[in-house]
Amino acid sequence: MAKRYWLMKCEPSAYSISDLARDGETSWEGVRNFQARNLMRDEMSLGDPVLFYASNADPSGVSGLATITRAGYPDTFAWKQGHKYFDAGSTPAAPIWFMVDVGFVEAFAATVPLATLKATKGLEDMKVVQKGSRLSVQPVTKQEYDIVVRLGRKTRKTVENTA
DNA sequence: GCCAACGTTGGC
DNA sequence: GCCAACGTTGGC
Repeated sequence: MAKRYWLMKCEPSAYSISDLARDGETSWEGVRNFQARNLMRDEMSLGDPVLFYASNADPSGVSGLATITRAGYPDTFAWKQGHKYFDAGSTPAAPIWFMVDVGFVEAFAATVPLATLKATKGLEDMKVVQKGSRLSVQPVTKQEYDIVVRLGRKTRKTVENTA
C-alpha cells in the first residue's frame, strides 16, 4: 500500500513533541470522533509519516515529526471503567473506538505556527488552515508534508544561526 | 477566558 | 429525518 501522510493534533498540556521525544513511542488513544476513528482504523499504515501538531499552544502549529509504529487497533482505554476515555458502548468483542501507536522522528527547534501555514503557498488546501476545522487526525498530501518539513527545518537553522 | 464553529444527541 | 440543544474543540 502506498505511503500516506498525516497530521495529528494534540494539546501540549496533554502530550507534546518533547514528551514523545522522551518516550520514543506512545499510543494515541482517546480519539472520539468518527471521521478520525475511520482514518486511524482503516487508512493509517505502519511507517506513514506524521506532522505532529500542537493545538491550544503558544503558538499553535506543527512542532515536529512522527511516524506510525502500529496501525489501527481497538482503543483499550474505552473499556476501562472510570477512565476518562471509558465508553460503555465499546467492548472488546465489538470495539467502537480505535487508536494507533506513534513513534518519535524529529522535534523542530521552533513550532511552525498556524499563521505561517496559512501564509505559505501550497498549503491553502490543508484542513488545519481552514476555519473551523476541528478534525484531530487529518490526511495531508506528500507535497504539503514536504513543505511543512522544509519550514520546520528552516526554523531550526535560523535558531542555530542566531544562537 | 471568550466564543465561534462544529459533531452528536435526542425530542418530535 | 429535521433541527434545537448541548458539549467540545481550538484559535485568539
